[in-house]
Amino acid sequence: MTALPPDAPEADETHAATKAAVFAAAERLFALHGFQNVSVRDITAAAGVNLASVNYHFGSKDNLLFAIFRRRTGELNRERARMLHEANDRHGGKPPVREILEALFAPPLRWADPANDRRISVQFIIRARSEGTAEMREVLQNDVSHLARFAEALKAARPDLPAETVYWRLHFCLGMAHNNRFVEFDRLHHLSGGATREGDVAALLARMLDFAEAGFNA
Amino acid sequence: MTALPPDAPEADETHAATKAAVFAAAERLFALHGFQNVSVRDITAAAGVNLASVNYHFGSKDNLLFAIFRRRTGELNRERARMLHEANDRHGGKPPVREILEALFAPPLRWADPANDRRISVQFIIRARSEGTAEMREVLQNDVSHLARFAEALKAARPDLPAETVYWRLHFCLGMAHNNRFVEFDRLHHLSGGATREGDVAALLARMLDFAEAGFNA
DNA sequence: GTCTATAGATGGATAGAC
DNA sequence: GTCTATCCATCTATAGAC
Repeated sequence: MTALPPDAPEADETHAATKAAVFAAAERLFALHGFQNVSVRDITAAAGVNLASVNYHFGSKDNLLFAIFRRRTGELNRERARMLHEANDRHGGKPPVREILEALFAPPLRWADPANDRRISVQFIIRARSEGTAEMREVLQNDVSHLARFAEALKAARPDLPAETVYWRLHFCLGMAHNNRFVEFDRLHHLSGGATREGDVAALLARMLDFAEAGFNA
Repeated sequence: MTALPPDAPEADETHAATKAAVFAAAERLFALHGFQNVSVRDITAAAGVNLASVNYHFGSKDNLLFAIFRRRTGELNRERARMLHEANDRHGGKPPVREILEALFAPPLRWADPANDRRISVQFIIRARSEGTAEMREVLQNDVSHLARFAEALKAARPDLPAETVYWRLHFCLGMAHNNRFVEFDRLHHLSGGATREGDVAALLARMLDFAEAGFNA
């Protein structure tokens, strides 16, 4: 078998145990320490592979970050879209605000469950949003189609609200979702004297929905 | 006059036009491009001073970041504390939820006004929250006294709510506030087809308060 | 205080053996 | 495909002239 070109589709992972190890180590280190604070040497050392692996399998460090970003955001957006679709089905195409917001909040929270091995992926995505490369920011900028479906659903659920108001409130909800980083959880835990338990994601989801639903229906 | 040691108090700025230029250029570049993406060379070039200025006036690049961070967060926290104090005075020590949240939201929004030259400082602070050094994260972690006053005020305004609920809802409000980055505004502007105008900070404050007050009173 | 020159360290990428 | 050795760019920090 010939060598895999750097831009081979991810499906072709015949001999790519190394590639997977690099992917996993990079995602974890990026999520924990930030993109610029992790070197290719850190990644290959953590993955137990040689230094050249990153460039062989991904072309460059930037490409590696972008590959992780694309896969994880794709998975997250699909999961959100599926939940929104299911909510549509349950309510004849006009689900209530709370179920729309649940489709927005639940997937990243489920991933963030301490028992879920995707826990680190949420942290990666959130970090990538603010520290990503220009290439990634452009993707985020242009790919609003995923959010547009949520905006449409919310406008349909609240036709009495001006569209501008719906957009702003969606923005507030996204702010709530993006603030669920380890660092912020720890700070809250410290502030509350240990009263807040981040491990219970089901309870956190309910809290977020209570807050956001009331805010949306103001 | 002798040379200013790197850790001289900021008050002593007799000959420190250079120091101020470095400070301003660094804050702007950090806010726009992120800490790790800006080199000392970028800063000194933008400030029109020589390369050694950063180390002479601030000791190191890390110290420079920390100095900016400390000053701006100090200013912001003082402004928030002052507004909370005024709300207390207006209501005999028990202000309603909306006025407490206004003390939390209004200062960074006022700064973010396009007509305000502090506009860049808000972006710097928000960025520093997620990209800061370990030293800064420790400060954020330990200095929750500023937030504790808001938590106490909110608990007093809503004694019927469990304290845990108040802390989580404060966390949600902070998420709303921290999401007000240029990048997110642009994305929202794109999503809404231009319907959202970020320039009108008074209107945005009202929108945030409507949403958060309703969420808090759920 | 300001500047140039450079030390010293690190990082991304690649050549070439196997 | 994997690995080592290394090139080369870039960065922070500092020494030392003025």
